[in-house]
Amino acid sequence: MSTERIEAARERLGQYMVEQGKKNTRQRDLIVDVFLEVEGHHSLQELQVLVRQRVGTVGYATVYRTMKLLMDAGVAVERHFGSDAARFELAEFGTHHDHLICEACGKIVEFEDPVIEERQDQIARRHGFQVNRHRHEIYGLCAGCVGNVTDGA
Amino acid sequence: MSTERIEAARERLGQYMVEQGKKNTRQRDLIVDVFLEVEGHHSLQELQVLVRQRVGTVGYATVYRTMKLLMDAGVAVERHFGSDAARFELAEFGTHHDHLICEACGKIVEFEDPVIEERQDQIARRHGFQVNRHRHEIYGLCAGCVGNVTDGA
DNA sequence: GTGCATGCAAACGCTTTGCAGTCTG
DNA sequence: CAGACTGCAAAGCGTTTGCATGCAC
Repeated sequence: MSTERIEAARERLGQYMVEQGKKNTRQRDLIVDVFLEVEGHHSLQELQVLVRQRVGTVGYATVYRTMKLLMDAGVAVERHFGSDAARFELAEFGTHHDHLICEACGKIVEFEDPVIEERQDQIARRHGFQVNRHRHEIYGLCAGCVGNVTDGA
Repeated sequence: MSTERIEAARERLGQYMVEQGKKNTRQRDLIVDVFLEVEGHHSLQELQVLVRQRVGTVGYATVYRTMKLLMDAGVAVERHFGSDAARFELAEFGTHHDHLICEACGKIVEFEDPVIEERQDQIARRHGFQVNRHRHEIYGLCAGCVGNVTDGA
């Protein structure tokens, strides 16, 4: 994860905390650190486990509320792949990307494509839509799983 | 909704029913009829309401299991927009489409674009992925809502 | 008749919240 | 100190399922 993105996130969060009169607590700081430092797209469960690897005591509700806070601050984004639990990732500052998801091993690769973005805008325009956001996910098998998937396993 | 698509769906379902030794019941037939005839993307709740407008007695579980059956038969597809309840739509036979969703009025417009499809395949290939399926949703405001959205309302 | 289908109600899994106690600023 | 924050436990909500009864074939 690029350090600049993390720094940008911390900065934005810091501002938000001040503006909203939020407080820094041991748990909150910890969850934020873990979220920012661990790459990927993690569920609340996973985040809680990761946090607990560092200290022993953080409630699920606190993780939940902290991620909500991060979303309000515009630092985190919630995603739903399949019908699993929500996953969180660092918000995009200016940039944008979509996802390739391996249905066998769960691997998630990010991609972005200006051609598709452009094309989308055209389509929306043609239908009189004003685009706010979009979501584009490609599901399949990653290179490592293509050959050796017994499905059942 | 084009009659051919409905017919194709009925045919496929019929075959599946026979193959699997499934039975036709009053409720099941009714749910299937409603699902096939009512356009759009409906939730189980909505489908149950629609069915009950025709007769008085169909349990939620039956709607649930019937839609599951339709999915197994390859006649229905489940979709999740936002974090709402699942919505069902008639499966695509050969074709494929994606969605434009109005965040103000809930209107859903279907679209398809070969350029995007092609581009997707390229991207997947580049990452060593074998594509199974994808999902592409564009959220925004439809023509009717662009001007007069008070947001709060 | 046999066996799938139905409907109710309860179980589930994730998400969200009330509340009493704790801690930050 | 006041007001936020935490953790637990319980409530919500949509989704699934067990079971006794009913119906299609």
